Amino acid sequence: MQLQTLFKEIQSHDIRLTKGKKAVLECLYKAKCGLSAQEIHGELSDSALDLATIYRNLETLEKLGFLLKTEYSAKGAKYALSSRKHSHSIECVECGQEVSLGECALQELMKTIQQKTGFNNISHVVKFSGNCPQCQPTEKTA
Amino acid sequence: MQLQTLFKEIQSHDIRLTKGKKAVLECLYKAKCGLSAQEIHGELSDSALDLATIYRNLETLEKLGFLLKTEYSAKGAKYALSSRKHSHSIECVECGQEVSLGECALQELMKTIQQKTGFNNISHVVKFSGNCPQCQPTEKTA
DNA sequence: TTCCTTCTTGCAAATCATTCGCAATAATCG
DNA sequence: CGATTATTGCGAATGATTTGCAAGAAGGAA
Repeated sequence: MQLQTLFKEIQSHDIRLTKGKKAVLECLYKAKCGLSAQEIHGELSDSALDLATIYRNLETLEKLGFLLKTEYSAKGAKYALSSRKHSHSIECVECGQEVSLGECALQELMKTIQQKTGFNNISHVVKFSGNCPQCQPTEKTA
Repeated sequence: MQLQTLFKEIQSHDIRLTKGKKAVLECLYKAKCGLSAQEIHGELSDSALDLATIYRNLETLEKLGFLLKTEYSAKGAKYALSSRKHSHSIECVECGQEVSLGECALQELMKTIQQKTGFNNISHVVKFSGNCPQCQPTEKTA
């Protein structure tokens, strides 16, 4: 989906299409993966959007369904455009490197949960972590 | 697994089996679901274990593999005994009620990730949320 | 058991992400 | 263009989690 299309859809709701929302959406649009509020703030160093404003916009856009909170990391919650396939990542507990896991593999599970619980508008936030190939502890054979 | 067995296993590592670790483990042993540091602190009101100590013990026990961080909630990260099947829950974004989803359905996915990425000792933290049956917004048919 | 060494604890202060209050600003609509 | 009301920036407040440090308790040695 094009950025302009997103902008138009937003205006059809009763909220204003502000510089702040445009900046946040544009930033996530360009991003290859989920971004945290801090990371977005960093990307936007030029437009100098206040961090609190970014948080507020993320919340608004998430409630309207334009964004998805995809995972927690050391740097906080990450968001991604919901109009796009998202992915999760796995982080090494030793060296901190993050590896993307490709397209989210939880869609089936989400449907099952919806059917079983009766909840709707279900979203999921997932965080995987472990030892990456370079940081695996030598087996202590007791 | 029995609590005493857990205690013995801990002593086989090079850490001390203290009142604090016993209390945290016992608390999680009795619990039916994951508990946050705050919740454990509440349960232990009698033994008056300091919150900082609980956090430190949770971290230690997690690193040793006795505990699993299972999910984030409004009250913070939740932990459960790793020697036991754990579950995740879904929380209503409106009323806040939490519903358990039963035994964790991510085991297969974990194996796949391990094979694909080469990471090991993988753990996952999952949070589902949505609108519970009582809090579903009426469809605004445009 | 007693002593020693080292891991743990309690307490208070420090972090960090995120949220809030409020006055100044800017979208949108007529 | 001018009024109305959502939005922003800024600073302060929260709340979970962490950290520094001195006092206290495990576990081993004597």
